[in-house]
Amino acid sequence: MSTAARTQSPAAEAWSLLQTLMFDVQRPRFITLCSEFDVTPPQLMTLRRLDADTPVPTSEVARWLTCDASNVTGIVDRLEARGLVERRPDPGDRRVKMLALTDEGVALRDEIVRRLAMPPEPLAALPRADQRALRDILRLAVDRG
Amino acid sequence: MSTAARTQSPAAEAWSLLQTLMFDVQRPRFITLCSEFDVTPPQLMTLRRLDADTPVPTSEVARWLTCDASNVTGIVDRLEARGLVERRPDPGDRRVKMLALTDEGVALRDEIVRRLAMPPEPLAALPRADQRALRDILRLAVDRG
DNA sequence: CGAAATCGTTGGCATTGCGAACGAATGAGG
DNA sequence: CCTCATTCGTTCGCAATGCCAACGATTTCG
Repeated sequence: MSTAARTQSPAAEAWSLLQTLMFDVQRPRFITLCSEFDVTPPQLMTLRRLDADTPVPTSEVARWLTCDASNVTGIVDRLEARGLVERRPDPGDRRVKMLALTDEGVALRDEIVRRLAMPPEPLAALPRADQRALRDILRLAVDRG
Repeated sequence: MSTAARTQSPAAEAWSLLQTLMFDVQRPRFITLCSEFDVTPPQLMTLRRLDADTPVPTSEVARWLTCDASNVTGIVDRLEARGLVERRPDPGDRRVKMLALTDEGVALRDEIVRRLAMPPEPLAALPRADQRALRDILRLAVDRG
């Protein structure tokens, strides 16, 4: 625990711990998961949020990835080449390409999401009451943002 | 405990919320912070953990980044070219290069760590009691891992 | 109708990812 | 001591992302 975090608000301390959990614990799991499914991190982030029924424009995926739209072109190219994603025209605007998962893409996404949802050991090892408290507080925080 | 039972636990729900918080809230902040300090994500992850007083071997940084040691060469090359990091010989093993921050590196790291420690809005907006509860539970989890 | 703005793509260039191979150095077994 | 395998950091080649500038195709605004 750093001196800075200890002297600031409890939220700052909690945030520092959260970063430790994500950087030092979750990151190795995430990288391993990517190579297991033979996808790169941005490809996994894209698959994770895409769906078959509600296509989204390319620009929206660029916002998800916090990157330039030009990057999305190559990422989607490779997912499309693997038959996981397809580009559809937007009836309302012929400049726009709408992105959606194929059936195969949905199957892979479901498997990835299932694996991502498995809590890491430090969380799973918490007492049941703490798990519930953690869930309730995080739900409160996420619902506000 | 079976996989099915674990994925229905409060820990699994908390974990899903945690991922939402990190993927949707922290990631844009992290990317923005990198470009603000003119460093790449792996460069920032390296600076964040390095120190001036306790040099670490290159292989240890590779473990931090969950990547091959060959990647660290280029990353440290660029940090060294900016005067933030220096390679020192290991008295005990002449194959090993020990990595440590320069004074300038310490200054930049401190600034980065200070910015990283600022809690995002969803956490800062929580009631004080919830902030403390969150901090205590996370501390318990991290201390076990 | 014409000009400005938007969307996705392409190109060039830098950085990071991996795997294979390499010199230098260390360690183990004879 | 003297091999010989192992380890450490580096280099190389290649794929994949990252940014930026520019571009055709389209849409929107004046």
